[in-house]
Amino acid sequence: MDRLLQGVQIRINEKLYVKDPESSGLGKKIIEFSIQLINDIGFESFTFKKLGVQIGSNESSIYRYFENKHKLLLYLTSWYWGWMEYQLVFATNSIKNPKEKLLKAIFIMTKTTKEDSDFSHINEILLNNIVINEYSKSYLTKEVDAENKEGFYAIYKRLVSRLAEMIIEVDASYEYPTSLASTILENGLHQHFLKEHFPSLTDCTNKITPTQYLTHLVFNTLNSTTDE
Amino acid sequence: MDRLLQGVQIRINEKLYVKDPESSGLGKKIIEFSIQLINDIGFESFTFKKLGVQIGSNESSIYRYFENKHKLLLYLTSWYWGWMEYQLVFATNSIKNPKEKLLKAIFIMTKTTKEDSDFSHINEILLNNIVINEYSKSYLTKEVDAENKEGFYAIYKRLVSRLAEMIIEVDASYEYPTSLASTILENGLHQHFLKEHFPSLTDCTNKITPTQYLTHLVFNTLNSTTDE
DNA sequence: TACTACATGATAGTATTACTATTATATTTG
DNA sequence: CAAATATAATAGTAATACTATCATGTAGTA
Repeated sequence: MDRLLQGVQIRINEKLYVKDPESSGLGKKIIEFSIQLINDIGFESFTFKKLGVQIGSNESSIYRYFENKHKLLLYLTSWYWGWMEYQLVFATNSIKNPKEKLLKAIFIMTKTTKEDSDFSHINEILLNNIVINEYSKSYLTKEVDAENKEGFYAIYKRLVSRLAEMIIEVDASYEYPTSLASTILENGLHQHFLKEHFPSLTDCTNKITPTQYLTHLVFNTLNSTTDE
Repeated sequence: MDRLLQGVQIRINEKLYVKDPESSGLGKKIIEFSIQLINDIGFESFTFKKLGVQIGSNESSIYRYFENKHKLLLYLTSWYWGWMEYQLVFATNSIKNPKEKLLKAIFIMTKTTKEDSDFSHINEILLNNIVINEYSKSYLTKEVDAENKEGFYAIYKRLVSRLAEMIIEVDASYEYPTSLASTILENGLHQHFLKEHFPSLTDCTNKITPTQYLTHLVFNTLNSTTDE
């Protein structure tokens, strides 16, 4: 990625914030330190008061940027998926061969984030961790349908749809391209979680990555001759 | 299942409760109505106070059974997985053919619960819903490693391991049996959730079940000739 | 019948959370 | 420099997630 992203900004649904955090120093600080704090203590224990202490700012000031911590989580995870989408499009755009393209896509969507460079105030490694540990909580709520209507999950949905298209390019006869796409994204996160906390529930280790598992799964499923 | 389960009791880790809810009328009421209430208002909004109102009992009495609502959720989901394990073992025990056995196992683990009959005070249909919507929250916490050590996820882990063994029986050369087993369980729940709230993210509908999708996925992956 | 054990209920109290509202003080901009 | 705007400080509220204490009811025993 390097310096390529200069000038690139990830566009987030405006209803997720009261005031755009990208528009001020305090806003950027809120993003930067909320990532650190959520990563440190977990989303349940995270409060705006604690965040205020961390950044030497008042709780009430944070409320001027985000209505509540749920919206902040949606903001952060939307940003993450937007960043993923950018990487996906950028890296696969020039690839003509459908299999190669899908292979690359799976790699990008399921790899561990190792570098933190592109956006000064966002630590992508920590954010990747947050998505693994907290993303489900953003939609496993009673408000999910209303929030879905507001477009809060739009980026993620676009990502799944892009992936599904690539799957179809490889095998137009495959009956479950969308489910498979959502499985890649969701189970990718899950295998990373298992690797960390339930090693007995996964074959993924430091040597065997979720990427390898899911790549194998996808390519053995597509264009397969077996029918059962 | 019918009357077969009479006398069968699902054994739950004793550290999950202060006093065994199966040991008294109030305890059973707590289980029965907590399932209803969590299903109605969601785990976040659920409190012991509200539950107390529902069952005409005092908040403090509920605390004599469960330390907090997190432990109660672990109790309920452990019960669910124990019940699944019972069904799995019962239904697959007599099947000799490995493929047939795995087929049956996937069916049992990923189907929608439609009947509520076996345990008078536990509504299995609602509990299935709770597991779909809330199970992740029971392990996506900062305490997961400590609680895992306490054995709070033992039943689920045993289930995954049973499934993995069945996968190996079908294809001993397959490299990711445990990951695939955990994918069946976890993504099974997820596809049910998507079907309900994000139909554009899945191919599953009222006609096409998560069972069909996952069965297809598993059997096309195992004993596949492709290698990529 | 009376005694005791134990389960449950009622009440009170605490620290924290998740805010809202108001007022004061900086800082930026025209 | 004044006005507008951003941020900080303070206070307050209802709800949450408990803990502690004491009262009451009930079931079994002597």
